[in-house]
Amino acid sequence: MATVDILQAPADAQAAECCAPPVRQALAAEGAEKLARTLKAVADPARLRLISMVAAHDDDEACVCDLTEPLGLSQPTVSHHLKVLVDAGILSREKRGTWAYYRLVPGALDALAHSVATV
Amino acid sequence: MATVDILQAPADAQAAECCAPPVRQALAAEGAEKLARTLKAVADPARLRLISMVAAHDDDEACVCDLTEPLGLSQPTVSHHLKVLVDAGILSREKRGTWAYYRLVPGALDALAHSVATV
DNA sequence: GGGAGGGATCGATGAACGTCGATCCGCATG
DNA sequence: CATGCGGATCGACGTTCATCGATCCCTCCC
Repeated sequence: MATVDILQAPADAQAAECCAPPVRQALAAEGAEKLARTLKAVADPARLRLISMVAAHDDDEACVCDLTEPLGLSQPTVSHHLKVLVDAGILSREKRGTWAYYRLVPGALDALAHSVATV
Repeated sequence: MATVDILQAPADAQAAECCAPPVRQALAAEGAEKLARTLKAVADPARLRLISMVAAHDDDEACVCDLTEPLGLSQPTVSHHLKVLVDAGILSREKRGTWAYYRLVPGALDALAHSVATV
């Protein structure tokens, strides 16, 4: 399930307005847990490279067969990493015929980056 | 050792110019490893809350005694998390007399967020 | 100098994670 | 219908990590 949507409102206190709450509010335990879950999904060399390779691919989508060999990892491992990224809401999966195509969820990385910058 | 400085040049290819390389370059293995190391340091609920609490504290600095109790973790654990963040270049430590004060490294989180957004 | 308190380090323990081989599922083609 | 191939799932194994209690170091103050 996509967890990125939550990232745009890390602290409940500042969910109403856009920016600049009067006093910096410490991150609540619940928000920290959710943000950490998404960051953990990205905090892996193989998964970072997968994200990058999908983004750099033509038409912004790639199938597993394109990703296995340049990564130097086995097909089950790549499939596992992709599943983690999909569950985190970073990538989306679409199966067309024999192949499964992965692409970046628009805005997901930007939302995550914004959450990191405003922790 | 601070690893944040590297984050501003995730892919060696685009280190020379500022923005918009002609074709999106896939993240190299080495860059992915470094970025993942820094992200791993941040991808923990306790450490995210520590960062937030330090940032929200008066004068942007806090000593361990201020952080242990609201976090609900033991003093050695908090000390360990702070060390991880210092080693990652997110926080800086300064010992003044009896107490040790931690503060955010200026721009560290922004650099990390930028690296996430441009993977 | 001796006691007290803030913090860092050490060693152990249990849980989470990355990786793989083997297997299973689904779709396309002869 | 049988075969082949892309991909997901399963089970296992070794490593990493978060956490703690115990201990040690350092600074302050009596």
